[in-house]
Amino acid sequence: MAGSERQISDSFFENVFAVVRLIPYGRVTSYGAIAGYLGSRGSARMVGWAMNAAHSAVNDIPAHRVVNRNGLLTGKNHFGSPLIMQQLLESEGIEVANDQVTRFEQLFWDPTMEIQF
DNA sequence: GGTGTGACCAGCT
DNA sequence: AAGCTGGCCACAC
Repeated sequence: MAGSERQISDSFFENVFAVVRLIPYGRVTSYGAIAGYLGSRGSARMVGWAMNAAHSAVNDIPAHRVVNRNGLLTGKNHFGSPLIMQQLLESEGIEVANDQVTRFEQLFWDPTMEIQF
């Protein structure tokens, strides 16, 4: 069936993965931004839930580039070790202080603004 | 098949 | 000003 809207995948989950994979190197985004891009602001929780499945996903999901609205590394505990997420971010040149991304607004990558159909 | 929870966000008290 | 509840959708028991 020809969908009028460009749906990347059949599942909300894979939609999240697609957006996260599109996050450029050295950039970060928030759960709410991804959820809002998909059309549901309140589905922000689902984005985090999808990240949980990202661990099982075969594809490399840069989940460390996804932080909460405050730029805080809320999901650091789900990387196996709470230090991995910060190290990955620092490895990309992103400064992290106190489990928080510095210059978050500068590094913030909004899919709604950057991705254009 | 209903209930609860979850890496969130925003509004109300 | 700060704390809490509601809301959203999907998965586990």
